[in-house]
Amino acid sequence: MELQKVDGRKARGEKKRRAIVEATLRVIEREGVAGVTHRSVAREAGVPTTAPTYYFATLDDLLIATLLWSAEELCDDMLKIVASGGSAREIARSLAQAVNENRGRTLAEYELYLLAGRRPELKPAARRWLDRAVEVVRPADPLAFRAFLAAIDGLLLQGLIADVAPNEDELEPIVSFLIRGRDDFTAAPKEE
Amino acid sequence: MELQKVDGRKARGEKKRRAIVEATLRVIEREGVAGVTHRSVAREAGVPTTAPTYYFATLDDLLIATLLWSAEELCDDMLKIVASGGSAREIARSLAQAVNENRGRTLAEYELYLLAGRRPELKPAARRWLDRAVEVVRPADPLAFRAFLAAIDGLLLQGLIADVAPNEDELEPIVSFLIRGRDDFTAAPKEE
DNA sequence: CAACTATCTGAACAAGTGTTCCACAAGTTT
DNA sequence: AAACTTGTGGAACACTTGTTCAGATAGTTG
Repeated sequence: MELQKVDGRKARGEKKRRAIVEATLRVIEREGVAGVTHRSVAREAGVPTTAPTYYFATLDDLLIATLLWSAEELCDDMLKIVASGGSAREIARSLAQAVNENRGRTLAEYELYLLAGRRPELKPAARRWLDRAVEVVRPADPLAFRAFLAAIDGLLLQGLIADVAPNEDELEPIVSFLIRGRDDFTAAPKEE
Repeated sequence: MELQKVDGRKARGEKKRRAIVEATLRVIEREGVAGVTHRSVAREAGVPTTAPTYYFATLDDLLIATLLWSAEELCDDMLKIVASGGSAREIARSLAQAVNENRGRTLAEYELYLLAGRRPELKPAARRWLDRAVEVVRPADPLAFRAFLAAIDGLLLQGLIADVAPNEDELEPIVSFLIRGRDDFTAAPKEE
């Protein structure tokens, strides 16, 4: 146990650091990347104005750290959609949830996409869920699967700009159509 | 011709107004919505700093005017993709162009999408091309067509965050897969 | 040419920004 | 307890932002 003695200061610091990142994500969900400033984040996190600067060299670092971190969660969410039990119903339900209850988070994800379009360093994080989906599902027909993944992004995106976000029942038949011939790519599923 | 006498001043004004909007779009393509300021737009358009404020009450108005205007062009681009001759090859070529040569413009479109997600007033403009596509193609199987449209958005978006943007040859088989059973929705095409 | 009007613009301002700096508090080690 | 490291936060800075405004300019009309 001698080596495991942790510095209480660093422990608290790391905790605060995480709190700041989480606050940043909340700001992004609520107001978009544009709303992220040292002050808005500090206010959201309940810390002094200079705290974010202390933990992150620059505002950009904070933004990138937040998006990289959120990408992990988003990856999980997306995999849950892609491999959620498998039935069209369940996939449709997950999609409906993403554009309704989790609207803010879904918007945040596409903020990440867009930023990745302009900042190469974010690209791997943005497309992580795509790579992981292929790894997990191991589709026999990669083409069909890529089309399916593309359609998911499209459905979410279009769901966000609809007058009223689509619900489970509206999405189900479309998903159903997309995974007709589902055996093509779920022939060799694989848990890891 | 008496009534048609135009005020030369107003004419020039309207021209300048358009020039400012076009400059704004260029800024968005290059740096994203975040890069749009009165000053950056003015610099791009080669007009004094206060010109944009003169023509648009607020910066937000300028941004919205630009996105609404660009939506028209984007709508045309998208329709060209959806109804480009019809072969998978041609659709794939249009898609490849969008994520390569026209990368900036495509990014701008998704900036519009994202902003529309947070500003209801932009929603109609953002999904205009979807509505128009349905009008023009008049698909017999709307479900299949909606899936196809969703996949297009997904392919473009994912093309933007790829390490190297996909080319025509990579996209063609995916598109091909998507429009197998194409007769389903192109049964009753319609020029307008 | 003079009166008028619409268009234009440079200077200026208040507000908000990222970031620096420094004194100090808290925790750890010797 | 003394020396140290790490975390903390308020004040202040240089800078950019959106917007205002008074006056200049240019086009139209009598």
